[in-house]
Amino acid sequence: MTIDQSPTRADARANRARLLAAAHEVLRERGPDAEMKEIAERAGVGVGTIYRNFPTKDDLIVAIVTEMVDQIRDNIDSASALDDPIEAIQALLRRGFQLHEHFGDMAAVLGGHMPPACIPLFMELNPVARIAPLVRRGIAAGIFRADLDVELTADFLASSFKPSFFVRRSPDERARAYAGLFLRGMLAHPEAGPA
Amino acid sequence: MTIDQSPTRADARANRARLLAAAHEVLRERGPDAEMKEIAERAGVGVGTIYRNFPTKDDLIVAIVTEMVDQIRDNIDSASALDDPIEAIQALLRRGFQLHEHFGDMAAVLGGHMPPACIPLFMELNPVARIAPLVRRGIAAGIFRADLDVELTADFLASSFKPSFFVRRSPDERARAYAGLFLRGMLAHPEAGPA
Amino acid sequence: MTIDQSPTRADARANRARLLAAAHEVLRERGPDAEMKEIAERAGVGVGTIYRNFPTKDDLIVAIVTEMVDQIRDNIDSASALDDPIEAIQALLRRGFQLHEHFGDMAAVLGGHMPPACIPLFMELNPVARIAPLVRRGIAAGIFRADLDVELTADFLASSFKPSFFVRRSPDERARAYAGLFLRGMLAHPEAGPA
Amino acid sequence: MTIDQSPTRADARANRARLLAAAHEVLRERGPDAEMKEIAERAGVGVGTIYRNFPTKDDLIVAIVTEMVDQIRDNIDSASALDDPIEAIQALLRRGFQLHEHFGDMAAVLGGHMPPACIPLFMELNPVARIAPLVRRGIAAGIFRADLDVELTADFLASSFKPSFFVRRSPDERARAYAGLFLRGMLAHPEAGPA
DNA sequence: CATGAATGAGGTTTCATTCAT
DNA sequence: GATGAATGAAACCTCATTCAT
Repeated sequence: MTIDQSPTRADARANRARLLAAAHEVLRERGPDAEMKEIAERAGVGVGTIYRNFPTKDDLIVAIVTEMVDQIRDNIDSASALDDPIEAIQALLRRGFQLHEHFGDMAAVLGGHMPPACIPLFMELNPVARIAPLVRRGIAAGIFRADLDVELTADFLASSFKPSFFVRRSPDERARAYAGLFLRGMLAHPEAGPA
Repeated sequence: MTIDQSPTRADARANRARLLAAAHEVLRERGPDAEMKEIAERAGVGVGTIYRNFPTKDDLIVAIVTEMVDQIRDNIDSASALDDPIEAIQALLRRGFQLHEHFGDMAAVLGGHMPPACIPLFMELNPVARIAPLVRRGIAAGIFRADLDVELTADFLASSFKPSFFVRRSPDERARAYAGLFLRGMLAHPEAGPA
Repeated sequence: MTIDQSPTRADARANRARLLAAAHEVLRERGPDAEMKEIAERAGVGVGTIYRNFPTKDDLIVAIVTEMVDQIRDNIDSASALDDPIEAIQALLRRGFQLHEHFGDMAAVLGGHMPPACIPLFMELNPVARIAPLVRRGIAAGIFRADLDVELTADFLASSFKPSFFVRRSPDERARAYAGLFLRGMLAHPEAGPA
Repeated sequence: MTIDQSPTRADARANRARLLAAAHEVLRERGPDAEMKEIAERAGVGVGTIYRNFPTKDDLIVAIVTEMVDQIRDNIDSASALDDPIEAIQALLRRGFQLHEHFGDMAAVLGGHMPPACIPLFMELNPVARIAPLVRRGIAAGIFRADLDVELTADFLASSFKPSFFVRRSPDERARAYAGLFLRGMLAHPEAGPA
């Protein structure tokens, strides 16, 4: 009675989470034209309840994108914190494919209808600039090839967790195969590379 | 130098091409929710003219996707026709990025609103199955690593011409960098790889 | 070369007739929402040709209605010219059902979308006023019941050639049955009525 | 005196009734091309409310036709339940003209644009088959002429409540006059007919 | 505070009419 | 004069958003 003043507050937070989860699901399934009514049904509430939590459909989308951007940033940052550049790249890809599995191709989902408020989020995320130091560090350590185009390599890493056309494999399998392919291509001495 | 059947026909055929081009443009810019009115304005015709040529908005989209799928198939097939697997992969990527430049990320643009008629098109395209023989041939020739996961490698090649987050580079630059990265990763003897 | 100055004139008249016939057909089949394009196809001409002959869709409809109204008037007038009121009624009905067979239920076809120019046509036709004298004459001759409501009887005669719900019989059969029913009801001495 | 489930339901149900009434009115006035917007305005609601209650314009029309068909069936059935065939015919006509007054000439209004879903309604109504027994019963009782064409007579009864061209009289007046005309024609012994 | 019926702007589509060929 | 492709106003319908219950 002292710590949590109103039980309503907890309810409200739970509600918001349920809403975000439902919206996330429906947006993945139906794309950006998903109807608010279907999201409400999936969440087991009335449409009015969504509008109490998110004044606008765009606000709801922005909330999901924010969550995704936060996790992408966390992924890059915690991978960059690893000492070994090779392990860093492997971790980056592994978690990247997991995130892709979770969020689906949000960029695709929002194809053409990106709420304006999302743009600063991506600007601030700036995955290329955020990944580039990791690549440079590997070059400086003599582990990656010196002739890498750092920017394009970072861009490649940033955009590699993308949907595949037809193959259905787990994120980890895909991450391992990708690493085997282009991480090897990054190495200065491939013959001494990772298994 | 043969004369066209009727004078009107020439106009109409030109119109259809202008319409496809305009629709292509507007869809890339505005996504699948692009308005027919804007497409009509861009093409310099009235909306009715669109509907004379394409009974439905979806039909218009399908026409564009058909064009794209045809060119992707041509790209894979003519790359596969090259003798040298390395050159084949390079050609595949080079043209792939050009196509991506031209069509934008149509898959993303149509995110969530893929007209049903498009599904068989992609089913028939089946890029993974179409690219896999090229990879197998390279392995058999001892040029690619024997331990490649053929399916995932083909999938990777198929989905590599994808949008980048922020970097603006020409398709050819991107193709060269990509080849440098993962084509090298495919080689059985990277030290003897392509320049 | 002296009588018919321009052969075009004859062509044009034939064209106009073909157009009217085609419009008549299509209107009967498709109702008032029949498309000008379909009428043109049925007539074997382009839409432009219709518009050369009839500036407006309504004008085309008015032309058909005019034809119909003229024939209804002819029917009433020539039936009224017969000496025997009983024969007159029989003739009226017989031809009435034939006209109905030919024109279909134009009133129904135009349901709700009667071109304004048709109203004076029907005003001038005024079938009730035009039939009433025939009824009065029969009463005066002691052949029809003296207590007939002349106006309603005339109205009944005027509106009796109407579509049936389901029965498919020839106009003449229907006319004979109708006469057997209500003509008999009109007689002052039914036992001496028509077979 | 039982309380309605939810307060909203009462509103919604009232709305549906108001919508049907408004649609009925406007359709009678403007025909099948009446605009949904005008119906909405007449009912004092937004167009969306119509579409919440009737997914399609055709569904709205079908609802009205269903109501009409139900009442026509009720009319025939309850008239058929009367013992005296003469009274039965009189009742049939009286109510028939009332219904015609109420519904207008829906068949005509829908002329050419009958929603497909209405066809089974009329098939099932089958007024000729439904009225025929009444006629046969009167013949068997020696009240109606033995030489009546039962089918055409039933058809005549079914289609007699039709719009008049110009006369404006009350439904009851018209029913009385019609009965005087052709009911008399149906009798085996007209001289002993109804007052 | 939750609900879901109501709203109505805005999108897709149709079709009478025009006009270049 | 004939043709039919082009036009665009206007109709149907959808769905984000509001608000009475």
